[in-house]
Amino acid sequence: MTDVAPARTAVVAPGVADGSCEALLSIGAAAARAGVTERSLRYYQELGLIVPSALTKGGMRRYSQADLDRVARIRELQTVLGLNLEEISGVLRNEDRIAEIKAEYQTEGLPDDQRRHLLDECLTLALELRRTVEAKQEALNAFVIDLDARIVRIRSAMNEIAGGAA
Amino acid sequence: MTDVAPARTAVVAPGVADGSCEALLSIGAAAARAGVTERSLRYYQELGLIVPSALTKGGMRRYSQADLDRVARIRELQTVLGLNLEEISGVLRNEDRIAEIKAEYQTEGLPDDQRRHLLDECLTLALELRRTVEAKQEALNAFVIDLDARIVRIRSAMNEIAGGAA
DNA sequence: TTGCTCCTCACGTCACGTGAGGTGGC
DNA sequence: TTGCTCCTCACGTCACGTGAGGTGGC
Repeated sequence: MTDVAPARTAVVAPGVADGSCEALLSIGAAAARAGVTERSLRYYQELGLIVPSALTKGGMRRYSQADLDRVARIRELQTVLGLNLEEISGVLRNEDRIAEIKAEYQTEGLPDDQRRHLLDECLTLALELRRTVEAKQEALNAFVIDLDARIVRIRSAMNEIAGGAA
Repeated sequence: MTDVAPARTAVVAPGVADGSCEALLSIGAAAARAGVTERSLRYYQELGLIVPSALTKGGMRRYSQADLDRVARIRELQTVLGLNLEEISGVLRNEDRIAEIKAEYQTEGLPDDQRRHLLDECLTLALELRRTVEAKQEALNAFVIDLDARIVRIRSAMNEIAGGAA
């Protein structure tokens, strides 16, 4: 319950000084929500992977839902794909680029060949990531096939005993 | 070619002084074969995960094929399942135990209830590992589904342009 | 003897963990 | 003011990477 307490102090949004009153979380609350430590959030920031959406006048970090989504993405790329933070930085830069492209894409009067080029860039990055994932899946499938074979052997040995004892 | 050069020096097999003349590899050759560094092999030994099958009189490590298989298993558990070396140590101990059980299992006159107990132990360990693997698979599947959705969106955007331009 | 590989320290790195000591807002 | 959370160093840890300096067998 205490972890949902939003910032009650004045918040200075750096960059975009928008008036949206989305609930911003303190680092403790954000870490709890994201399932990471405060240290990790500070470390990701040190490496430039995330920047809290706002800072209080006292210099305290405030995190938005978008920040939490980004942290979740970092953790997913770490645990599911086994990427290191430098590789993750690359993936995030790509995904940020895609978001930019989408914005650019909306602009009127952008020539079709430029749109095509932007989309092509997105597609290349996405397909590259997909190959990494596929390799992981294949390795896991091979592992589970081997493991299942072991399990079958154990079970049949148990059945033999049961049959012999009956 | 140089990495297949077996030990030409006298080899002292600690423990079992068997006369089998299986080709034993130096640490450099073994590391190259296993796709790891010499440092990793020494570190795994430091942690008790592997012990080279033999040492030369001069104190040089000699690795058997079984040693290489064990290293491959360590790497698989690291990269595919994302386990740390302490967890891997546990899995390896379990698998060594299963090998022991198989040996014990062969002994004549072992009562059936003891055999059943040993098999039960194996099965529990194998099923536990399987649950870990399943969780990994599910995470990967979710990841790839999401990624594919993105790819589809990019492709349909490209088709729209092509249609508009045609 | 010359080359190459091996040996053991031992310090560096990555992704944090874990206090130390101090500040800030209800 | 008291509690709690936040802040920034800064050292520790895990799984190695990377030399430093020396030994060993063809």
